[in-house]
Amino acid sequence: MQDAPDSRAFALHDHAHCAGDMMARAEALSRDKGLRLTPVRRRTLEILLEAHRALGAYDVLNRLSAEGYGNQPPVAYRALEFLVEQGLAHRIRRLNAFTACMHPGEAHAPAFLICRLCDAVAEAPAAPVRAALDHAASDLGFVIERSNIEALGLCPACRTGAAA
Amino acid sequence: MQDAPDSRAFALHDHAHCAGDMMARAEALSRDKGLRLTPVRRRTLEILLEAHRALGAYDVLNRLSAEGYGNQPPVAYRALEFLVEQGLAHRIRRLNAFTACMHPGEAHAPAFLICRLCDAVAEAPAAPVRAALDHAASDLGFVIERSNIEALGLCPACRTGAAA
DNA sequence: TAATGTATGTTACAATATAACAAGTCAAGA
DNA sequence: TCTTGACTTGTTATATTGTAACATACATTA
Repeated sequence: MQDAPDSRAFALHDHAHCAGDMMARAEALSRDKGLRLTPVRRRTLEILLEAHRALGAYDVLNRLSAEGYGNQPPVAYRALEFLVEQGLAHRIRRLNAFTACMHPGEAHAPAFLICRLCDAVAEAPAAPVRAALDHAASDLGFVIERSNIEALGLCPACRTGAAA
Repeated sequence: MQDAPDSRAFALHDHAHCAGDMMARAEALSRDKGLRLTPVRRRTLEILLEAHRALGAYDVLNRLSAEGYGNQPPVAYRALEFLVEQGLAHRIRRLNAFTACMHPGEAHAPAFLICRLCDAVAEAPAAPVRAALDHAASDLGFVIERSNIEALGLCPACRTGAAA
């Protein structure tokens, strides 16, 4: 299921708090599922949360290596892959980038709204979208396992700015 | 708007005919819009239609260069970009690949169903999906200009095969 | 502690994509 | 006809993104 529209998506908010909250959720999730949220993985998630926007794998890698973690691509890719598999992060294919999940632990099929001016990425509630997609697929006898739903356009701030 | 579910998507069909039909539509579209469907562009579209599956830019490039067209990446990328912009082809970001559009000229927001076993790609009717996505976006004040809706899973043939 | 599974470090490279500029083509108006 | 301007193609070079493969280290448990 999906939350109600997330007012934080394109709005100011207490970011330090939301990041801390996400980390706490990630810890709890790892404990519950017996996963190993190792230093590299934890730090990678923190980096995504701190950036609060989509980061390329090499952006993440640069920050990791600046802090003494491995400085070769596989280090970043493996940590990011782990986070994505565990639902703690998402891959935005349109941007070749990754972003922290804002609803970890809740089953959800996110849709990403990408502003083409300010590059902000919002994770929109997409349960109805996913339902429509499942329906279209089942008409063709296709069974969906994973999906990427991404949209490019203008966020509220840039829309009013651009209209001026 | 969108066609009814396309029975050709995962089914056998008269491919030579459907490809010829698509080319005819592309020609008509180019005439109407005053576009220049040059040899490279035309041949690129034919290559996509002949392959009848998603091709990487370098796959397209190899075929183009084997036929005496330019053999440098920009040649393929430019032709593909042209086709995508004109709605004659689509980019499948999940696969870093391109596929011919099966409904050129009709405004549509396609969803792609990608079989993880046989790599078949079907273009599913997605008007309801797009409507749900627009609705979710407008709740956040976001205006969608373009979207990529891609799903990974099992096509009918591979599903029955895999279940055996 | 030995055995096993998992995670990380590292080298090397593969695959995908674009910037920048030169040269060619074409159509419309002077 | 000529030339001008917009567009298309050719080409060089390089940037960006992503993985294969193998060695090493760490953790858990028999």
